[in-house]
Amino acid sequence: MQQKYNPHVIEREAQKYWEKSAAFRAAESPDKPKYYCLSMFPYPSGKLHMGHVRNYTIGDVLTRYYRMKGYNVLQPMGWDAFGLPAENAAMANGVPPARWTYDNIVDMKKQLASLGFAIDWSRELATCRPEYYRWNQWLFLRMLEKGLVYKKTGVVNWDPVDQTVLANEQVIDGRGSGWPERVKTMQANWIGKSFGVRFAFPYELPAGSNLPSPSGRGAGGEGGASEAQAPDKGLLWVFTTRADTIMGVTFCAVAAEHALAARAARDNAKLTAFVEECRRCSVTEADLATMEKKGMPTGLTVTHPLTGEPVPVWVGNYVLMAYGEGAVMGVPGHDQRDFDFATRQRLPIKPVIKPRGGALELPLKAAHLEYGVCFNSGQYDGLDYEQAVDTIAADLQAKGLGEKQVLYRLRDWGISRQRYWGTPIPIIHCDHCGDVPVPDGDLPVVLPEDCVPDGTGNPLAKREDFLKCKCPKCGKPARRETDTMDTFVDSSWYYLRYACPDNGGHMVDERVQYWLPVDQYIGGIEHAILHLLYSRFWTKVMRDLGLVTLEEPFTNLLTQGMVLNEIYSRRSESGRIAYYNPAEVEVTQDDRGSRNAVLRADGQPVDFGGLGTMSKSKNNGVDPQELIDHYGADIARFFMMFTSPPEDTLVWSDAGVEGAARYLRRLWTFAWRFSKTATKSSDALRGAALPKELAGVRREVHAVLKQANYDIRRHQFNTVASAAMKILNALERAPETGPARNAVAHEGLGILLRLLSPITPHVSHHLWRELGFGKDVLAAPWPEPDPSALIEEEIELVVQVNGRKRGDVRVPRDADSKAIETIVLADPAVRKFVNGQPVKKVVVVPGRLVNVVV
RNA sequence: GCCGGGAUGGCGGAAUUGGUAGACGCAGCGGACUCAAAAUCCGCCGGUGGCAACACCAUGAGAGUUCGAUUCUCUCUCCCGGCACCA
Repeated sequence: MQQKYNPHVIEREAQKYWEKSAAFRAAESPDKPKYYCLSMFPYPSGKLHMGHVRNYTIGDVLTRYYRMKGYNVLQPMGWDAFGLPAENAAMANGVPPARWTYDNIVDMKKQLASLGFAIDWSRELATCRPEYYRWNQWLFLRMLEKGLVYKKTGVVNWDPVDQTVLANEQVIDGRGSGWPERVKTMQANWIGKSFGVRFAFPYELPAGSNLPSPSGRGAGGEGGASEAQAPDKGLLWVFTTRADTIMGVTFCAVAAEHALAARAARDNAKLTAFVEECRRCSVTEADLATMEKKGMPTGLTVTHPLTGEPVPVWVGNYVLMAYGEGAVMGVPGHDQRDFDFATRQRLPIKPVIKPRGGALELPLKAAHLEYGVCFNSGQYDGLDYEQAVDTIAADLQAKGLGEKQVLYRLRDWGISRQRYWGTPIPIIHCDHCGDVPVPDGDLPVVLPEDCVPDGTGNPLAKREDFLKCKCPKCGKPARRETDTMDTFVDSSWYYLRYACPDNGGHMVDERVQYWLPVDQYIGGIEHAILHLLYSRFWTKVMRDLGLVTLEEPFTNLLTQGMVLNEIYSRRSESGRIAYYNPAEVEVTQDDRGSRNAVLRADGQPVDFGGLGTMSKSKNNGVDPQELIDHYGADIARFFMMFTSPPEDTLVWSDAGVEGAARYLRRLWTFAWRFSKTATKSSDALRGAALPKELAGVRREVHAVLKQANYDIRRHQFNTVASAAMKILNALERAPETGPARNAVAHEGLGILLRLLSPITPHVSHHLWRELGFGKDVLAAPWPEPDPSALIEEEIELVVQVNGRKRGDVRVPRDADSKAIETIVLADPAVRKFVNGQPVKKVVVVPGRLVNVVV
C-alpha cells in the first residue's frame, strides 16, 4: 500500500474497475426490490456547474447506498438538449446548434465520468435525437385526437391535490417522506382551485351595435360575448369567490381583450388607444400585481342582477382575459385591487361586510377583506359568509343569472415556440384541407441539423426542403408547420424512456412497468412547479391513453438547495461595477469576524456584496473541473455532502474543501499505519472482554453508526459525513498497540469504509481491497450496529432544578424512577438549589434527565 | 403584490417525539516538532462577571403554552425561491 494518498491514481483505477465490470448496468430482475434513482438531466451547456455536481452527488450517494442495501438500482443519465442557449451560441459562433450541442455532450460526459457516478450509460438519451423526439410528436398527435391539445377542460379538471400524492407516500421510520410539504402547497396554489359563483350582469346596447365575436376564449362558451345573436340584449359574466359582497358592487371591470371593451372602443379613439396599450403590456403575475391600476370608462352600463341598479363598465389593466370570464365585479369595499382602482378613478365605495359583533371604521382606509356579516345589503343583512353565498347563489340561479362554480387558476399550457432548436410540431398546412396532422407512418418529422439561426426569425421558414411537402389528405402541395415544441415537453417524460431507450417501435414498453415510478427524484427547488407539474400532467395523459398504468411518476422528491458563493465588486468612478471572483480576493478576518477584503492583484480593497448563486454576471463561479483536477472527485463529493444538508443552500468555501481533503488524508494515513501492524483477523473481538478504554471506543463507533444509519435514511448526508469523522476520531484515540486494539480498529475501519463508500466511493473501494476486506465494497452488506456494543452498566443523567441544568449523576442502567429520585435528591448540587424548599414533583425522563420542581 | 421557505457562535452546521444548545468541521489563538516555513500533532475557542469554584445572559425581535421551548401557538423584522416564452 502506498503511504501517500494520491486521489487521481486511485480514482482512475476504481473507475476503470467499474467500467470493466459494467458495474452499474441495470437489468430488470424480479428477485430483488428495484430502486429507480433519478436526478434531473442537465442542459448540455458545455460545462458542469457546481449545482450539477451537488445534484448528481446526492443521487449517487442514494444509488450506492440502496445498492449496498440489496436493491436492484437504476441510475440513468441523459441530456435536455433542445433550447434557446444553443441558438444563441450558434449566432455568436456561426455553428449549427446541433453541432454545438453534441460537442458539449461529449465534454460534459467526460466530466461526469471523472466524478465516479454510478450511472448506467447504456441508457443515455438526448432529447434532440429523432429517436427520442419522434415520441413527442407521436404523443402530440394522440392528444390532438383526444381533443386535449385544444380543449381547456382536459387540463383543468385534473386536480392532483385531491388525488394520489399522499397515498403514494413512502414512510420512512414513521416519518412522512415523499414530496416536501412546500412543493405540494406550491403546486396546490398554482393550480389554484377556488370555489365561487359565476353570475351575469344583464345589459342592453343601442340597437344595431353588433358585438364583435370573441377572440381566444375557450371555456365559458355561452358567456355574454357569444350572445351575438341578440345584439340588443346581453349578459356580462363574471366570477367571484366573494358572492357575499355582491351588494357592494359599484362598477364592473373588463379586460382589454374583452368583447365589450372592443365594442365600446369602436367609436372611441381614446379607449382604442388604451386597449392597445393594455394588450402590449406584460401579463406576468408579478407585473400585474404591482403595476398601477389603470382604467378607462367604456360609457356602457350594465344592470345589477339583484338590485336592478345601473353599474358602469370600465376597462381595467388588472383584469386578466385568460382567467375566469375576463371580467370582474368591482367591490372596492372588500377587494384591495378594486379599492385601489376605485380610489384612483373616484368611483364610490360601498361597504357591505362588517366584523361579527362589531362595526367598520369608516371611511375605509383600505379594503376590508376578512369574512364577516352582511350589512347595508337589503334582505341579506345579518347573514354570515356561507349563508350569504348560498342565498345569493340561489337567488341568482332562480333568475337564470348565475350558479356556483369551481374555477382554477391554472392556465392552458401553450406548447408552441417560434424557435428552430426544438421538436417540430407534426402538422401540415394545406390550402384545401386546412391543418392536417402528419400520419404516424411519416414520423418522425426530422429537424434539419445544419441550420444556423441568424436572429432574424425561425431558420426553418427558409428551408424549402423542410417546408415543402404533400398534404397527407389530398396529396396536393402543402407546407409544414415551422413552430417547435416547448422544451418542457421533452423533460415531461424522459424518465419513462430511460426504461426502454432502445425501443424503436414504441414510446414505452413493459420495462416501464418494472422500473417506474421513480423511487427518488432529485433536483432544484426552482423546478417545484413547472417541470414537476408538467411531468405529472403528462403521466396522467399517458395513463388515460393506456400507455402506462402509473398514477404518479415520482414517489419521492428531494429538492436540493442552491450553491452560493461570496460576491466581491468595486465601483469605478464612472459608476460601473466590476465583479471579482472570490478566488482573486484575499479576505482577512479579525476574531470579531469583521471582514477585510482586498484584490490580490493590486492590494486595494473590494466591497463584499453578500452571498449569491454562482453566476457569470456576478463572476463568483467555481469551475468543478478545476476542483476535480486539484483535489479529485472524492474530496469534492465529501465537501458537498458534509457542508450542508441537501435541501439547504450550500455556501462555497475553499477552506471547507481543504478540510475535506485533510480528513481523507488522515483516513488514508490511519489505514496505512494499520496495514503495517495489523493481522487480518477480528477474532479477538469475539468473547474476550475488551479493556475499558477499547470497549469505550467500540461503543462510540457503534453508537455513531446507529445514528448515521438513521441519518442516511432521512437523507441528512451532512451528519453521515460527520459520523465518518467521529468514527475516525474515536479509532485514533485507541491505544496504538496490541491485538485487541487491532481488532477494534479492524472492525471500525470495516464499518467506516462502507459508511463512506456512497460519499467517497473511490477511496473506499481502494482501501477495502488494500486492507483485505474483500474485492468490492459495493458488494458488501451495509453495516449495522452491534447492540451488545452499545450496552453500558451505568448511564449518565442530567439533573435539573426547575428546568435548569445543575449537574449530572451516574446511575445503574436498570435503576427505576424511585431509586433515581432518591439518588438525585441526595446530590449536593441539587440540595444547594432546592435550598430546603418543598419539592413539588420530580420529572424523570428515562435515560435522559431528571427535573426537580420546587 | 401573491404563493412558498428560512433565520442558532467569527463561519458552515448539530440537537430523532418538547428534555444537557453549539456535535462535527472551518477560521482564529496558544504550544510541540523545525535553522525556518509548510505539513502534522496537542490545547483553548458563544457573551458578561469572577483568581477560581461558579453564576448570569444567549437559538432574528416581542408575547404565550409547559416542570422544561432552537423545537408548539400568535404578532413583527429581515433574507431567499417561484410567478407560466430561461432551463
